[in-house]
Amino acid sequence: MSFSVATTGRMESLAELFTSRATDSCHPGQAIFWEGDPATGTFRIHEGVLRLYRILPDGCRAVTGFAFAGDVLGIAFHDRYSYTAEAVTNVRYSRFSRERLRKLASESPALQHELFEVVADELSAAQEQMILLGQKSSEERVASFLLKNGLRVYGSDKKTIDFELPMTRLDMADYLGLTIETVCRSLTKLKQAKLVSFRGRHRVTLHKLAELARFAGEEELEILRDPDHHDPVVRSEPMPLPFQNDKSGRMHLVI
Amino acid sequence: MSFSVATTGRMESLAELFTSRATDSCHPGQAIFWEGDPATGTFRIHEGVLRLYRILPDGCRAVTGFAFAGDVLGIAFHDRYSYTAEAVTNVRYSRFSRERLRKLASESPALQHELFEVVADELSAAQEQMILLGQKSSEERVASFLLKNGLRVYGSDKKTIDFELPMTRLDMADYLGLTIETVCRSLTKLKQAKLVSFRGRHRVTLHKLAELARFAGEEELEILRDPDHHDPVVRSEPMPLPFQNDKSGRMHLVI
DNA sequence: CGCAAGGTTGACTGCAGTCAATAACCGTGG
DNA sequence: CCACGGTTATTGACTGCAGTCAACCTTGCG
Repeated sequence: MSFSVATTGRMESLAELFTSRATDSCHPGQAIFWEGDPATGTFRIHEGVLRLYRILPDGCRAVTGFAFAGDVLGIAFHDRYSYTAEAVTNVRYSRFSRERLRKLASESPALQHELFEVVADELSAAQEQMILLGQKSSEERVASFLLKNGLRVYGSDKKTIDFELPMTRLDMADYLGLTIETVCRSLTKLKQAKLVSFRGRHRVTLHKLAELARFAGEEELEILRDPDHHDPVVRSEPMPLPFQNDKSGRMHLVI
Repeated sequence: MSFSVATTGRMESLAELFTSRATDSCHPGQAIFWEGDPATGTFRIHEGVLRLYRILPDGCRAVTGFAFAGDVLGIAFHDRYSYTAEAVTNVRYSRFSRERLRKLASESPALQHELFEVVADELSAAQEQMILLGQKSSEERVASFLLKNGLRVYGSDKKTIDFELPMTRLDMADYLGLTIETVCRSLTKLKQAKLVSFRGRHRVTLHKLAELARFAGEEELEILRDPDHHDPVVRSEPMPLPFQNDKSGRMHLVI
C-alpha cells in the first residue's frame, strides 16, 4: 500500500537491519543463491550487479532482471527461490534470515510497509517488462533498457548521461527477449542515430535523452519525480487519449 | 514470505473482510477502476471475469492480466491504479477501502501475511508471463494460455478438461503479445493436432493434457499440488539440467 | 604477443505481422 | 421462429523484422 507512518516500539528500517549484519562478497559468475534452493535468506546488495535468471525446460536461459546496489532480494518467494542470482561484477552483500525478517515485520508496521514496497516495486518492474516484451520492437527494447539503466544512476534532468553497463550482450539479449545479434544491431542503429555512444563495451553515453525516450516508446520522461528510490514506474498519467470502447471491449481509435 | 500462523486479537481473513461488504456488479465493457485514477479502493471479485490493461502512449492496448472469481485487486499499487479493470462478463464484486485495509493489516499479522501472499502471487504470475513473452513461440503462448486457464478450473489430474474462456481473441492477443490473426492460426494448429477443440467460440476442451503441456514448453505438470487457490507457479524444481556456466556468465549446454 | 572470450557484421530464412476477403456467431426485430 | 446486420473470428497472400548460421573483429588477460 502507500504511506504508512506508524511506528511500533523502536523503528528499524530494512536497510539498517542488513547493515547490522556481516558483509559477504562474491565474484563474477558466482551465485548468491540458486533457483530451486529452499528460500531461507534475504539479501541486500551493497555494491555490484547481479543477473537474475531461470533455466527453462529446454535449456534456455531467461534473465528476469538485474539487481543493483541498494536492492533487496529474496522477500517475495514462496518456499523456494524462483531464480538464480549470479554476480556480474564483484558483489558485496549481506544476508538476513527470512524467518527472522518475517517475525520482525509482524511486529513493526514500518518494516512491514517497507517490505511491501519492495515487492510492489518488483511487481511494477515486472509489469513494465511484460509490456516491453509484448509490445516493443527490438530497437525500442534496447533503447528502453539503456534509458532505464541510465536513469537509475542520474535523474532525468541532464541532457547527457554517462554510465557503466557491466552485463554482457548476452545478458541483455536474454533479458530483452532478443538474440545477441539483434541487440548488437539495435545498438549500432542507436549509435548511428547519435542517440548513444560507447567507450569500450561497457561504458555508455546517452545523448539527447528526450529523443531516446521517444524512440523507446516511453511517455514524456521529464516529469522527474522525487529522487527517492528507483521509481520509473509512473506511466499511469491522466491519459487523455482519443479512444472509446464499446460494450464488448473492442477498442476504437476515434482519430 | 511464507507460512505465518500467528494471530492477533480476532483473526480476520481477507475473504471475510470483503464478504462483510455490499456487493456491486457491472456489465461487459464497464470498468471497476481506471488506469491513472487515485487508488483508493481494493476489490474482491465474487463472480465473473475482468481484463486488466493499460493503454500505451501510441494508443496500443496491453492486457497485463485477467481477474477471476476469488481474486483480489488493488493491493499493490502506489498511489494510482496502474491499469484499468474492465468487465469481460457480468461481474459481482465488493470494495474495501485501501486505507482501512492497510490499517487492519498493520494490526493483524495473519491479514498482513495474506496480503503479502496475494502480491507475491501476482509477482510470480508476472514473471511467468515475462518468460512466456520473451521466450515462447506463438503456438506455445496460446497453448500455455489455454492450459493455465483450464488448470485454474480443475486440477491437472483429469485427462480432459472442459471450460469457458469468455475473453475475446483480441483480449488473448493483447495479453500474449500477438495479433488476433496469429492467435487464430495457433488455435487452428492446436485443433488440427487434436490437442484442443471448441464448441462455439468460448467453450474449450483440452484433450491430452500432458502433450499439450509439453507442446506449451511447460515442465512436467502432473506434480499436482493441493487443490488450494491457483498455484501453477512451482516451476522451480530441483532442475538437474546438463549445463554449466563459466566465470563470465555464458551458458554452455554440456549435452 | 597470442589466444580465447566476447562482440559485430553480413547473408539468408522463417515466423509472425499486415492487409484483405470470407465465414461464423449473436442479438434484435419482424 | 427465422431473417438480418453488426461484431467477432478465421483463412489466405504477402511482407518484413528478428532469428540463424557463419565469418570476422576487438579486447583483455596470461
